[in-house]
Amino acid sequence: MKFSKKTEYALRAMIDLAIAHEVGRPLLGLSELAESERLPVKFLEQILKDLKQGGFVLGLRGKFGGYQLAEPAARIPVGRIVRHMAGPLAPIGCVSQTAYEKCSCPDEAHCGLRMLMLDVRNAITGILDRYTLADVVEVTLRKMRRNGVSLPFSNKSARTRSSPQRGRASASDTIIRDLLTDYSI
Amino acid sequence: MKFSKKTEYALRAMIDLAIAHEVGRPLLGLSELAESERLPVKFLEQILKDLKQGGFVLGLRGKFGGYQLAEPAARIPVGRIVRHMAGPLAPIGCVSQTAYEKCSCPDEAHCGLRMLMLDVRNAITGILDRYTLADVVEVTLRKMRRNGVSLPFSNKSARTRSSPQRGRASASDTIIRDLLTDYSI
DNA sequence: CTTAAATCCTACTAGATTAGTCTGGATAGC
DNA sequence: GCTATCCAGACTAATCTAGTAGGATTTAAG
Repeated sequence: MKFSKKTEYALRAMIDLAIAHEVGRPLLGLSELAESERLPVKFLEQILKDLKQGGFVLGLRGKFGGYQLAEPAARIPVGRIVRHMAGPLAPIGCVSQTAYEKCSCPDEAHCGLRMLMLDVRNAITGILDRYTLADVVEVTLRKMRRNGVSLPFSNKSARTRSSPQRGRASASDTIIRDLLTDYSI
Repeated sequence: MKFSKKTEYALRAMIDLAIAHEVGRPLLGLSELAESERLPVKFLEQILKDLKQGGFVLGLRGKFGGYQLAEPAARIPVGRIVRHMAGPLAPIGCVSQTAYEKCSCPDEAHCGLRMLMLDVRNAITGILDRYTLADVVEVTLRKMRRNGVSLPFSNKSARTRSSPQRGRASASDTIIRDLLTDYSI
């Protein structure tokens, strides 16, 4: 049930881009991103290309180029990224809502495995489709501030060509607030 | 996030064995099992071997041989089977309780992805570690009876060498009752 | 003792996926 | 024109996937 590294790195990159945007740096260079997450540069480049083709990020070429989110973080549920990188979230094909596949069992209506796995699927999508990048960023930044950790992407020499768009759209989706507040990590 | 066919087939085989046991047929032949679930016989054989090595089933050789559960179904949580066949349930290594792996990110304590995936992991294990084969069987049989479907493995010519052990241990773990009762499949 | 029915065991395979690396081209700023 | 950056594709070694094939061994029955 583990994600591939590609999927994991894609998520980390997207979260980083969202954090950077929130902190006033909408554009991040590939090497900056790779360094921040400590990922192999060329592999990450491949992943960013994939994310670009999926419409998740925009790439700006040339000197002082980089990547930025193609949409506001609040409109990107994590599940959308996962589905793009890893395919359907359901553990078996016959419980997938977005990519149903008939299974070989003789009677789907009375299949115990199916009933159980439908539960699992719903648990997974209930989290990944509800929480957006903005939610993840909010929780992360709050925790960092509370613990006095210096925020990433803040005091580095801000590069030019940053679209001036700032100020988040008033936390529309804050179900997460009570859930993720106090994880003891 | 999909299971491999091997994992899926293993689960279906285990559930079938548990149902058969509940219905008075503790021992199932490989071909019988394969036919019931409509799986490739030789592939299933490999899987049963794997399950045997994991201590989940016992194999009886020779004529009228077959496979049976090595433990009572109520003592086999589904998650144990999945972990044996597919490895850890956690979507990323750094949130696995049973197979933790340090990740390359600079600060695990303030990693938004980690917090989110811990949620996912807990949702998955909360289901798969709580529900046993016996729970799955109970739900399946109840639904079959309610819908007037004929039970599998019932009126076939019972083969010899069946351990006479019958009568289940009074449904110890029935949290599932309210959850899985009325899925509209 | 022989045979049939079954599990047990090992090896093999074609194709896909994984986790990357390498090389070069296009573009934008100075 | 130089340089930093993204863009695009090919390449690879290792592993995984979903099986298939063939024979050895064990047991029940005639």
